[in-house]
Amino acid sequence: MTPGAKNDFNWIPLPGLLDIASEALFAEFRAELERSEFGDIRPTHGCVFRFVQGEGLRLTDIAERAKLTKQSVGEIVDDLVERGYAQRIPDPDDRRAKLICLTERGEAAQSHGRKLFAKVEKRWAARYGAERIAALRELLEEIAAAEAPLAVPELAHTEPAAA
Amino acid sequence: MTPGAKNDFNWIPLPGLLDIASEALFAEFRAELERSEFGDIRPTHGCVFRFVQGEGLRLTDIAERAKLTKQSVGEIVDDLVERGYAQRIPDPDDRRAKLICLTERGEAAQSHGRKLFAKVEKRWAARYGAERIAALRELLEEIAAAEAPLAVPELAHTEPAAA
DNA sequence: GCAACCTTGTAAGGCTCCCTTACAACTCGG
DNA sequence: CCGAGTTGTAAGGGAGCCTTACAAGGTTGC
Repeated sequence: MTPGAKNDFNWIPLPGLLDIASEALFAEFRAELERSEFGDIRPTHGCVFRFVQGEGLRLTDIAERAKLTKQSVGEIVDDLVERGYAQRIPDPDDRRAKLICLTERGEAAQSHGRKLFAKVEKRWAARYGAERIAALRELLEEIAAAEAPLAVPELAHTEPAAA
Repeated sequence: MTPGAKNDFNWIPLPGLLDIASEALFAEFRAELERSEFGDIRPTHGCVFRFVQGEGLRLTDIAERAKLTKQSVGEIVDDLVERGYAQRIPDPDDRRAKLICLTERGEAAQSHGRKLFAKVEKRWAARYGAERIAALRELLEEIAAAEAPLAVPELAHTEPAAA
């Protein structure tokens, strides 16, 4: 193995490596989720569970943060409403809009999912080294803040409203 | 921000962070690839460019390493053949099988793609710290070897046949 | 040497997820 | 109150992948 061998066939592009890790990690998550009482939740539904919280969010906002069209998110929300995880509440401030928020069952699923993600991450910390996984997370959080700020709840406040 | 706040909404699951990084990185790659003379290559075609080399590979082998069905890979190869990037050569050892290998143009594209991936990775090394990106790669290579050995060329020698 | 069985690749059809185009209801600045 | 923009919906399509089914060629046991 010569040094700096970018043409070496054992060199795998970084996005490929990131995907392999993501898929392996996500597969562990999914396997456990499917065995739970929330087994009917599919990966697509994630865009709602990731961003919706408390009072609820408009379709437009979810779509923007998830980088999907409103129509796509609309279908996903329809599905989630049918399954009893989400609901649409008329926005009191704008009669066109509806606030999408979680039902009690939806919040239970969201909480369960987050705990599961944390659990799998801990498992990987034990497997590959707690410090290395911590450093991985730290770097990735920095990258996410720089490359996709809208996907980071903390940074998604486009409106300069104070309070 | 309380310590160990897994229920904090600013905590993003690790697979999500990995996906954000992968997509951002891959987007830079794609943007440059599309402007090149190989602009008609789509992400799906990657499963062929990633694994095919020299003498060629059977459809079955590509499918297994890419974790896709033979039919899916078959369609992708059809497309690549039409575009002049790949070709099917009858396997001399097995009249059922065909070895899928790259044309000259296909090899040029593969080489160009690999250089482009390396270039984008260097850009990120400058942006986020060369040592951190190196550590990231090291960890991810270890994870890939453990979680998806078939996707790692070096480890994909399933058959114990000696040289 | 041949029958039963296992590969290799192909064919046909379907599903999921997401997109584009088009629109009706509503809000808002002038 | 009227044009312009925004919010969500409807309808149709396409990319990418899967399942079922099969024909042609190999392999194994007896």
